[in-house]
Amino acid sequence: MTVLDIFNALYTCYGKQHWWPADSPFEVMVGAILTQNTSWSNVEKAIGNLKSQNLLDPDILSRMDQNKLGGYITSAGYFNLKAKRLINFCKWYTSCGGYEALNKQGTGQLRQALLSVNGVGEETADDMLLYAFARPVFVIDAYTRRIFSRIGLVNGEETYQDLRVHFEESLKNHIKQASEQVDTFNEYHALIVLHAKNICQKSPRCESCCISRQCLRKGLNDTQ
DNA sequence: GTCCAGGGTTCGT
DNA sequence: ACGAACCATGGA
Repeated sequence: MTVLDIFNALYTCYGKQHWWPADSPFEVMVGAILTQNTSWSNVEKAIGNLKSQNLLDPDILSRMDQNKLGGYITSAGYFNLKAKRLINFCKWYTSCGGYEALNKQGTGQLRQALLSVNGVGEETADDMLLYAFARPVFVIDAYTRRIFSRIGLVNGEETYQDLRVHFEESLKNHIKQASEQVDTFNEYHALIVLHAKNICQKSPRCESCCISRQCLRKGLNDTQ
């Protein structure tokens, strides 16, 4: 049972997920901040409000009043905090010269730059690197740590960076093309979130949150 | 009514 | 380096 086996099982079971649902890289980044510790359905309403008001633009958001912006994103929760983070992020984004300028940086350098922005932590930065900048970065979240420690592929005590590098290296051994790495990391994180959602919502405290369930037997039989 | 969601920061120890 | 409180809405 390897990291690649699990991916193949999940992909066979659920199919392609087409993440990140957004019309532009900038929309991905806004969504990454808004979805912090928040369900995506609540974020969609907030982004819909911004779009309908033609506010989904870095120059506009960077100059918006915090309370006014909070009124458009209440559904995403933590609206005071997230309004501040969005404005702060957009000020940084525009001052850096926007997407084209940022995309000229190497992945490691761009990660450090994103992490330096208040309100952008490790997972949010990697969401942006993978889904907005198409860099071969594996996003780690609480689901990944929980599911894979139950399988026994990790012990669960690793730091975020240790886990990210471990998943990236295990998959890069089998996938040489950078563009295919991006595609695989893209689908893998989406599949983990989907699978955890399917299992955890039916089971208190996620006690049965393990990958080997009947919904995956078909995929696992193909790869074992 | 309780629990959790596609986390991060700040402030203790 | 690690833990805990804080942020706040909406669906199950």
